[in-house]
Amino acid sequence: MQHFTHHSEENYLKTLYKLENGKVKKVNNIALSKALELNPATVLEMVRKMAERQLVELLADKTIQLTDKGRKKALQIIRKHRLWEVFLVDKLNYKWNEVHDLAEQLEHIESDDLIQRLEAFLGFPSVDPHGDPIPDEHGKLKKIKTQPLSDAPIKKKVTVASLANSSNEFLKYLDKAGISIGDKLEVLEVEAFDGSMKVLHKKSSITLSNEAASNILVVV
Amino acid sequence: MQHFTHHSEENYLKTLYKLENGKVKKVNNIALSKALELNPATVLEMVRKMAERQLVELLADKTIQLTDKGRKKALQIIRKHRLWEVFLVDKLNYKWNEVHDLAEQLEHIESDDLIQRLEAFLGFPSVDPHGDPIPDEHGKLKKIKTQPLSDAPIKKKVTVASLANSSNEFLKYLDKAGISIGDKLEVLEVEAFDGSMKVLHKKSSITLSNEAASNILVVV
DNA sequence: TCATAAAATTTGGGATGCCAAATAAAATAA
DNA sequence: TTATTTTATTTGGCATCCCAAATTTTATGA
Ligand SMILES: [Mn+2]
Ligand SMILES: [Mn+2]
Ligand SMILES: [Mn+2]
Ligand SMILES: [Mn+2]
Repeated sequence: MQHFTHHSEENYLKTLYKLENGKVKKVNNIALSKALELNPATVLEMVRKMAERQLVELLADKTIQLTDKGRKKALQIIRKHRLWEVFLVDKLNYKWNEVHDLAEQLEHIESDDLIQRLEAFLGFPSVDPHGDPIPDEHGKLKKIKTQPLSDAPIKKKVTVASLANSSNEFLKYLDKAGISIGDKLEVLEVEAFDGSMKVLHKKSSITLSNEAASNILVVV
Repeated sequence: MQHFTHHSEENYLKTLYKLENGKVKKVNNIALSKALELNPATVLEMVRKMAERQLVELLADKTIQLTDKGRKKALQIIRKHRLWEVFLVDKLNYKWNEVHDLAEQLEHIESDDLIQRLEAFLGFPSVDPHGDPIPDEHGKLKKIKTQPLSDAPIKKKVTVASLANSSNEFLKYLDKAGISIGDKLEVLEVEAFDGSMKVLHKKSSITLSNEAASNILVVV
């Protein structure tokens, strides 16, 4: 009856992947500890075990780096996480800001077959409810070239593709503003003073702070 | 990032519930150990912890008994297990003999809200794919009065309601025979020698051993 | 360079769950 | 009633993850 082994390891892999593909390329023990909200001693111990299992490498300069094997595993977890998020939103009518914690649990269910069937049941979605791409069964991930709305050309129709920040607060903020993935926007005017902008959205003009606009990723 | 605490405890509760409501009412350490496929030392240790948590009682004669609190928890796990089984069969097209191990994992996902939504999504099923009733959110379980097909009246139309044995072997056997939950049967003739019987099923006569017939539970 | 701050590492524990082997107690059979 | 078997319990360990509190190493800035 016992399974769920190395459950924790999966969280390390996923977090490491996200850090490596985020702003900082070099991930040290402190950064990983903070991201995982765990004690550095704990993380160091685990990273060493994962190095033995060939999932990460500990470089000479103390950088913790995913191996190909580790990256592949990380992408499988991310795939599962995002597919479950689609399930929760599309089938169980959760809102996009409510699904993260549940997906954190569901992503650890062990079965490749289950996830293939789930993917088919959901109609092979290409992105999750937050606009993040879903890796295929081989871990291949198609990256969409997006730019922050704050950098978008003026008077050009753009489409909301994903978010630079998926915090609960920001998701709720966007909900209140009525903005969701796939929406069309058009920057009407940028305020030189604070970078805030007037944007055309569903035929009405709304004002977004620079902070908000820089976290909305769009494709032209 | 959760750690599925007391994940194991849930398996103990469920197994204990099933034993208490099975053939033997008195469950001792050996019986529970065998059912869980764990070492008796392990089980004794855990049972003591669960007694501290008021989930079980250790009677003077060494019987291990669920408390009301423990039974309630057990029924919640069973509810989750069975709802996930319905999901797997109805939505992901699994066969009834393929879902058990997956449900063993899914039943531990922690969220009351999720399970309420799943139940609604599935259309409030009353039984799981094996004909076993699904407890309601309060743990109430409506028992269906069934009898083994081997005890059914002759020449009377009966309906397959559930199974006394849900082993993979038996499920596959029934699949081959084309028998599933909800099917109508009629005992045509019982062989006095070995208790085997000729049964009318979907307009054709089939022969079932006494062993098979006694594991098929029907309602008249 | 030298003091200080930050990061890495070591050490000693803790909780949850699990096992094997030894022993004690109870039940059963001869 | 004894001998044998079964069941219960104790003991010492192991694996996985986690923490706090040193201590050591490394980086940084004055
Ligand atoms: Mn998420
Ligand atoms: Mn997401
Ligand atoms: Mn089952
Ligand atoms: Mn079932």
